[in-house]
Amino acid sequence: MATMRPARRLTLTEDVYSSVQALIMDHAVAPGARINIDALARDLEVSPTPVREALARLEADGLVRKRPLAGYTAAPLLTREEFEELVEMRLILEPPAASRAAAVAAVPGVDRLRAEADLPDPRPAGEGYTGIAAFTAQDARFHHLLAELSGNRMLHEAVVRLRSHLHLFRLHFPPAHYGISADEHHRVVDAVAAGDPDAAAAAMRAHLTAARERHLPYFGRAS
Amino acid sequence: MATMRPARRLTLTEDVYSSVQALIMDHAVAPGARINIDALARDLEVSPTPVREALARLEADGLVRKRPLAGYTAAPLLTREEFEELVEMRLILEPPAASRAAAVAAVPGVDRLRAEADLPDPRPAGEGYTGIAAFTAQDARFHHLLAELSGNRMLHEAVVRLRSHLHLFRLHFPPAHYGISADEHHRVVDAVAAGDPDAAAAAMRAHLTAARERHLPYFGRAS
DNA sequence: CGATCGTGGATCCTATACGATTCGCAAGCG
DNA sequence: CGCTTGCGAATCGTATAGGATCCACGATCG
Repeated sequence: MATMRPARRLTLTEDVYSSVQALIMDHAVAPGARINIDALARDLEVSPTPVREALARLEADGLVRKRPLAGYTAAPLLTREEFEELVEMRLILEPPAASRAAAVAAVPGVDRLRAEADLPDPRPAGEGYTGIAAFTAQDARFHHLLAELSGNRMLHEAVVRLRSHLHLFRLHFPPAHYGISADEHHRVVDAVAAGDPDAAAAAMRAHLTAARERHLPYFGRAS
Repeated sequence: MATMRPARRLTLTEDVYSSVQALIMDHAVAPGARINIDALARDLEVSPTPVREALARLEADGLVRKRPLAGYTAAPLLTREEFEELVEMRLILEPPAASRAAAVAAVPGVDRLRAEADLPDPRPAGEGYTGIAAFTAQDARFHHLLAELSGNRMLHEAVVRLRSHLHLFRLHFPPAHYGISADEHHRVVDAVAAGDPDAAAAAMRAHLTAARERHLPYFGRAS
């Protein structure tokens, strides 16, 4: 009963990777803020090497930027233009994903999807944070699961890689519209369950377009 | 005129990253083969730290796999199933990219694209290697440039990230079909130059579908 | 003769120390 | 008073050393 350290998966690097990702999610590091490798290593109680390794992966993911000989910084927030590009990208990827998921139509997968969409409104009462985080996480799970059900691993990976929800989460927190979004999710699920590819793609397009309209006003200079 | 080292960009890590990528391209490391960090560091005459950092990035790119406490290995070749997924993915991404490029239709961009497509058949005579590599690189540049001309940075990045050509290059080398592929490229260019989004998307779909048929027989167990 | 266990080698993973480069701030000049 | 210039601190990048873990080979027991 010597080495009984609690967490510490197989590699420290993996741990650090998750930790930093969480730090960005929780706004512990502001967008654009510098990330000090040594300080981070001290806080996490590891040596700088695994921190460096984790940051290299995060850079490939686009979550941090690296200026040579100047250090790492947290990725900046999405500009309005980039947000438009993100929506366009999701409109390219996710309707085909929904379409293929409907074509494959494996029953247990559809059940999991419906279960995700059926989750009760996570909004507690008037909480600002936890409710939003839970909703965002649920929304992310729904979209990721649907992409997985498409049966195309590369498509799934591409959707996950966009990190749409991470970006949106960092942007702002529209406290309403939860129910509306859930309704739109259900329409997608119904089309997938019915095995109707075209309807599934259309429902997803409608959802993404509507979500775009819901988020746009929060960008200051509205259209 | 003291420090006049030739290569060595701003960071060693970037250098190592490119080097390892080239090693995989050139079949210097077989797919699935183990990659020894220390040996690689010795060969490149750097310390293991930047090698480790570069490998972390390459892992995020999917070019190498990391088994905890067991070392890195080069990514395995595409299976037939994964090849089909790759084609499906390209059919999702690249026709919309061509469509948008046609809609934007910036003249200098189109000129660059046509120049890329106009390059003479790089096949020397009966060479097995260099001609193929040059053709593959040219084909990659064409597709990447087209994605860039779409104006959507995320779409561009997604196309590049697929590394379709790297995978194809590692798979086999169909020594023919060069002229056919070039013709199909020209049809795409013409549609983009004409500012016809639908035609551009259709031409790209035709190209990808035809390329799929050209590559499929090389997979052994044909359909 | 086959399977299991112990040992040796190699490798990865982590920690620490040193040099190179950049950025911030204050002093000096125009 | 504003701009430039030089210095200093902080930080990154790199190299090296030590501890822990896993894989392979050979010996031993059933």
